[in-house]
Amino acid sequence: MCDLIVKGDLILKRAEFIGESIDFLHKYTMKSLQKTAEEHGVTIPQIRVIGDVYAHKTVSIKQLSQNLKMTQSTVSDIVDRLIAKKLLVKTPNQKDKRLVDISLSPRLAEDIDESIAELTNQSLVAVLDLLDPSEQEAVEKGMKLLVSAVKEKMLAEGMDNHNFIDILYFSEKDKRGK
Amino acid sequence: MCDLIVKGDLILKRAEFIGESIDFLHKYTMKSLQKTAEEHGVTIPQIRVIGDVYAHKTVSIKQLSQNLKMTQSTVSDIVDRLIAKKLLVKTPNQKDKRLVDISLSPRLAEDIDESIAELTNQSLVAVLDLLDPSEQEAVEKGMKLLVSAVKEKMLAEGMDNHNFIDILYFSEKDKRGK
DNA sequence: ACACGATACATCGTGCACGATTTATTTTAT
DNA sequence: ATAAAATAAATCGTGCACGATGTATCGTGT
Repeated sequence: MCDLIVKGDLILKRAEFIGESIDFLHKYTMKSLQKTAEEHGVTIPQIRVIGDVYAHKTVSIKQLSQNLKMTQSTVSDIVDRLIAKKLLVKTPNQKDKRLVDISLSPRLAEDIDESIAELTNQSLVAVLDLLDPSEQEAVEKGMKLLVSAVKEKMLAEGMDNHNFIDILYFSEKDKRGK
Repeated sequence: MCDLIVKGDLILKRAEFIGESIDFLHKYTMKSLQKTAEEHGVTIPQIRVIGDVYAHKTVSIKQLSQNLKMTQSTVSDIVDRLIAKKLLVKTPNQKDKRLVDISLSPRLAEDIDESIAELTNQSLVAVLDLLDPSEQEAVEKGMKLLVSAVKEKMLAEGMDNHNFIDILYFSEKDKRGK
């Protein structure tokens, strides 16, 4: 009402902006990848799964869910659809019959295009290219700060972070003991 | 393999890190809000809708979809569920019979808790509080850079941004002319 | 007055995403 | 060796999210 603004208000505005930004960036990356993906007749999550199977040659549902940070049920669903599309095959593991070995279908293993496996952040590369190095560093620095603050809070409030928080720990140069 | 790293590789690493960060932050904000939300027996998108209805007293589906950056069908679904929960009511607009007036149900309008409408980025405020002002600024700066780069790219490739890109234009101090 | 395009909303189909539960198998503790 | 705990997948139910399509209603142009 008057132009005396409390300190809390600034933080609130910042939080709002950052919240919207996260949402915006998330939607953008999804939408952007989606176009590339659907040229191949698949979706983004499907490409991510394929990429991980490709990288590991053979994986279990559990491993996929850890690598891609999705629940097992989600992964299970996606894998099913990819099998229906004849892009993946599922064979029971001999060592441990609870496990299931997921691998590329012979057909896909041939013309894997190499690109399909790694186009995951194709669009973000192009975006970063629009910024000069110092700006890119500013972006990265901001992200790191925010992410580490979020992780701190998650730990503080004991947020169940089973296979969730452990993602970005490598990005820092220092990876000294937990 | 050797430690001579091409420039492109750095950008690629950055893109990967930023991509994962966006995903991480998105999941975190979702998860974090969800806890607060489900204490009230609703979901995050539902709270967002309620918040917007509360703020505008009466809105159409179209308006909601613009404010919340969701498609009309998504909003329509959510509103339906909220009506089923007796939290919203729907009355046909008299001026224009194509429109539908969405408003809070009398019951909800009473104990609207005031908090429920504005807890949207509650958790991010707490996160920012863990950073000192200069760090917060760094985060904000990084976000702004990234967001504006993304917007630039979207415009460049004529990405259909009907009610999608216009979001974060206000965050800057300059808001001159539409 | 009437046809035509635009608009607002609802509906349908698909896929993602998660939690909860179930089933089969392995591991462990006794 | 057997019961009990633990683990890996699958399955079910719910909700979000979107595009495509259908259905009224409104506005215009002629």
